[in-house]
Amino acid sequence: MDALTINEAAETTGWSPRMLRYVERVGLLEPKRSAAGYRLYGPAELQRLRTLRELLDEHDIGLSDLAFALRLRRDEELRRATDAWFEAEAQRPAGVPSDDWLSFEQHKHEKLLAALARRIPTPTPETV
Amino acid sequence: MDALTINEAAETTGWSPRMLRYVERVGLLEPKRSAAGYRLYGPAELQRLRTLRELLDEHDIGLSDLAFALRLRRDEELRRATDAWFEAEAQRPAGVPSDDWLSFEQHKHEKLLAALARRIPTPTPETV
DNA sequence: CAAACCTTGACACAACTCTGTCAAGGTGCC
DNA sequence: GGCACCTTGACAGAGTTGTGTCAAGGTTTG
Repeated sequence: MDALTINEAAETTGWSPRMLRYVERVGLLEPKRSAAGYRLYGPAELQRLRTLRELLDEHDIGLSDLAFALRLRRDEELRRATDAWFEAEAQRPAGVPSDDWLSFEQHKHEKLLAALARRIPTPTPETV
Repeated sequence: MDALTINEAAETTGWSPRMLRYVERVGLLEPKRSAAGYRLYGPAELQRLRTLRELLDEHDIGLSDLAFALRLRRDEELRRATDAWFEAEAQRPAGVPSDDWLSFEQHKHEKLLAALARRIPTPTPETV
């Protein structure tokens, strides 16, 4: 059974046991548990933990940033709202009079929603 | 000319002048400047500021979260790296032996890159 | 059964986020 | 020219993130 307990996993990934629990707490990586509740890290989790460290170090980002990115992929409405906000860059077309601003925005939202609807609902890549 | 100075903008958007400067500092909204360096908020900026407050309040997120979302859309490499990490959910297909894990990952990266290349490089929605 | 693990919970502390306020100095306008 | 505004910079304080350490108690196994 190739699954390590938290201290062993810490050893081979460079994270501290404390941080492995923290990474789990912020929702980024939740290992399986033994019957008694021990955390069990498989090869996939170990690889992911190493990659995670690289990701954080190379781009100078924090766990909270990744946690937000996770929220973005999980919460459809949040993603729509933030996308809409960024899309509404302050480059309102010169020809559009101020009064039409709102309807202009509305139109943009419609386009965004249409684009979202076109996406595959959920890939669910079943274990082959 | 419909452009407000920082205190006026604060008045009509509900942000404090201090926070308007902070929002600018984290890169989320940079108003134009007068010749003397005064911040000038146009109608578009004012609307964006109100929408920003809504966005933060309704989803209980912070400016730093939005700042990271901005990094994600600006920094192609960062987006690729985070997407790749999330894509590599710990559901490694059972059939793949451990030794092939790395090449499996590599393959996934290739697919991701191909998907990215297929995208429109930059929408650049020219002023109609 | 005792040693060496594991669990959760808590205290602690540096660094950062968010927000206010105040100081020193430039700008606009009557 | 003076008052009301703007600028940047700094100090400050509450709250969050990231991290260590320690305590009280369950698990595994020689």
